[in-house]
Amino acid sequence: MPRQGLNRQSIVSAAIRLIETEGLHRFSLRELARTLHIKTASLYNHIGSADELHTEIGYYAIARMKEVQLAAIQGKTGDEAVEALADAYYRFGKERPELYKVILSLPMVKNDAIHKAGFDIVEPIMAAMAGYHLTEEQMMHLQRVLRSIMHGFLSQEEAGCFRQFPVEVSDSYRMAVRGFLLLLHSFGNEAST
Amino acid sequence: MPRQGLNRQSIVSAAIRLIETEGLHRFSLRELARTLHIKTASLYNHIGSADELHTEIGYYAIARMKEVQLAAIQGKTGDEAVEALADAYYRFGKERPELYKVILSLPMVKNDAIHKAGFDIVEPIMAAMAGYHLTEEQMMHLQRVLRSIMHGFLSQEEAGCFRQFPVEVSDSYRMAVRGFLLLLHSFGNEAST
DNA sequence: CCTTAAAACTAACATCGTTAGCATTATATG
DNA sequence: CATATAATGCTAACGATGTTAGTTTTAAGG
Repeated sequence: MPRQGLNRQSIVSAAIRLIETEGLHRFSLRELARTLHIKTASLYNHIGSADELHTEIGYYAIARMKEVQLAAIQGKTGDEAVEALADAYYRFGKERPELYKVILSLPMVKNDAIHKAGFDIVEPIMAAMAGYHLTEEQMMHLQRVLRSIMHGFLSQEEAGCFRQFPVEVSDSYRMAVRGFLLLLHSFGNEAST
Repeated sequence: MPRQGLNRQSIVSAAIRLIETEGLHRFSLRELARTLHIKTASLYNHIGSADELHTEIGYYAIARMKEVQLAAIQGKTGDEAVEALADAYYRFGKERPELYKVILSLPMVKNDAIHKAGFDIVEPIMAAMAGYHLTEEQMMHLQRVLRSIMHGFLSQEEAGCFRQFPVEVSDSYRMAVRGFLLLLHSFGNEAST
């Protein structure tokens, strides 16, 4: 009741903090309101819906992801860049798992805005592949391939699918990335580093 | 009240039917009960919980998946087998998307039973790679790689991540599989078909 | 100071899964 | 065939979820 300086941004921030500490699965508007010493309904003065909040958090997550990836490939080209990118992607997923889950749970179809955010994920990948002289079309395909590998790997590991066998998970990942590099090299031009 | 011949199996079947027609996202015990002309609470005479039902449906889905994959690689070896497997995986995901989502949403960690079911996913993959003379350890890694590619691709496409660019999705998938084959070949021994 | 708009509140709703307790139906047993 | 018993259905209720409507309170501006 004493009224604090709440706004949309501070609520999004609080939500992110809550998700990263308590886990996405136990996040709810109730919990969020509780941490803000507010009743649940009061949240609706600042956000339109839980879905909208979710999307907003997704934007944040994608932005952080993009940041990390761009920093990773900074000054690198060719295989080195691709490996650094894949590494950064993996580390982000491991270091901020809950935030990564938010990205995964983002329905890319809905808004145009969210569709546009998808390009933020693509951009660093395209940049990493810039060294190889590929056609536009090849890059579009290859970007999908690399994303599939990285995302697929992380989400399966997260789901616990990789505990069946006692071999090092990071080795498997490196192998996956090596496969992608082989594919990249198979397109002729510029073998790189 | 007149009491029909309901049992655990028939309820699981009805749930699967409902999920495949209406979509997983709008499935609920209420809806399920409605289609069975029963009150929601009555379901608990046959199932332990919604989670248990979910798991049960997961078993079914994995079994169908395995079936399809084994049939696909039947009589094939080497690259041909791997390609057939990847193709079957993709088609299953497209033809029974809701059932595939059930597999994805299965928390592989929980039960031992569900952990065991994970091997049903691995088995056809191992079988497809049998032609290449790989060590046990290599197969464990490579199985993870292929699963990452297939699952990652399907789930990103499902999420709408691939609509950014106007290039054929199936071409991207074939390219991804080709990358995996290159990786496979890089382990020396037996180039196959 | 007093009006007004923003931000909090209370109360209610529908939906979700779930449990407890009661009624009924089918089945098996004497 | 009758009756005890277990299986299956029902109703009623809970707490949690997101959400809306209507009301009060706080802060800011004229």
